[in-house]
Amino acid sequence: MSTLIEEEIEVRKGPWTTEEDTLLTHYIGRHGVGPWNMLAKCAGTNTLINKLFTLFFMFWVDLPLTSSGLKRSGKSCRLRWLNYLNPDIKRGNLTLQEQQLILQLHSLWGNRWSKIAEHLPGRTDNEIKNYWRTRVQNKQPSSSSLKEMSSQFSVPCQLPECIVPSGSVINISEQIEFPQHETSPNAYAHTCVDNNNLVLNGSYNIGRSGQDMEAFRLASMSAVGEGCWICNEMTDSLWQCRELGEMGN
DNA sequence: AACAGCTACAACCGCAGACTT
DNA sequence: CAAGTCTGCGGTTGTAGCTGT
Repeated sequence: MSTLIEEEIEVRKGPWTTEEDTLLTHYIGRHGVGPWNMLAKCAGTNTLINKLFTLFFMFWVDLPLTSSGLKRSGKSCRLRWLNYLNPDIKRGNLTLQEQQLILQLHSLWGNRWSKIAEHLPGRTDNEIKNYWRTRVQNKQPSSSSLKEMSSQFSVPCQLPECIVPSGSVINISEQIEFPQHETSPNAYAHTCVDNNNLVLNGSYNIGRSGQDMEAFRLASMSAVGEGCWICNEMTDSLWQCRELGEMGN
């Protein structure tokens, strides 16, 4: 037998249920985002006052009083909203332009995912982080000979202006910071700012990590026009080298 | 069909900075 | 000014689904 007061504090973890999503969406629809801890205080605690507060809260958001309520931490609520429930979130795969933009901005700022996400409307920092880790960082050339060979290259390239999918030009002239190499020490992109538009104008130093190779590949795909320092033959040769190296394993 | 390995994604955790008391 | 709280960020983990053997 348990009373309201005797119930243990339980904060749910793991996948969110439809009911929880509904509750959170209702709340935010009415009151806007945050304060996140208010949600946590409304549900999941064990005092009588808080239980009454929970009942009041659920009445307030027009949910049936029989609902079990949210028993999530404020952080969990915030994360769920920002990464999943927010209607502004764009679904589906990243476009080629978005992938190029991520690579360009990552070469500038390193693992500043939230900062990168600011320039990709509808994409979350979590999504970008996952993209980088699963599709860029993990694609490492494993052949030692290839690594040795690839380390010889320092390929200059000029990347086009950063254009976000909506077509507007990014203005980050006031946010330029020099690259942080602690997380991708071999990827360099020198920058210059022209008419407040970001122009990457430097080199990718193709080093010993797969992320650099991937960065190089995508960067070379985006290097178009007269300012391109990379010829297609060179790009193809490098990727043939990589494929050969992988076949050799 | 069964299993193992891989991939993509959702979610949690710890930390740090901002803010409040 | 110190302590406590809140919020946001980046790293990491867990797992469902897919693919190859």
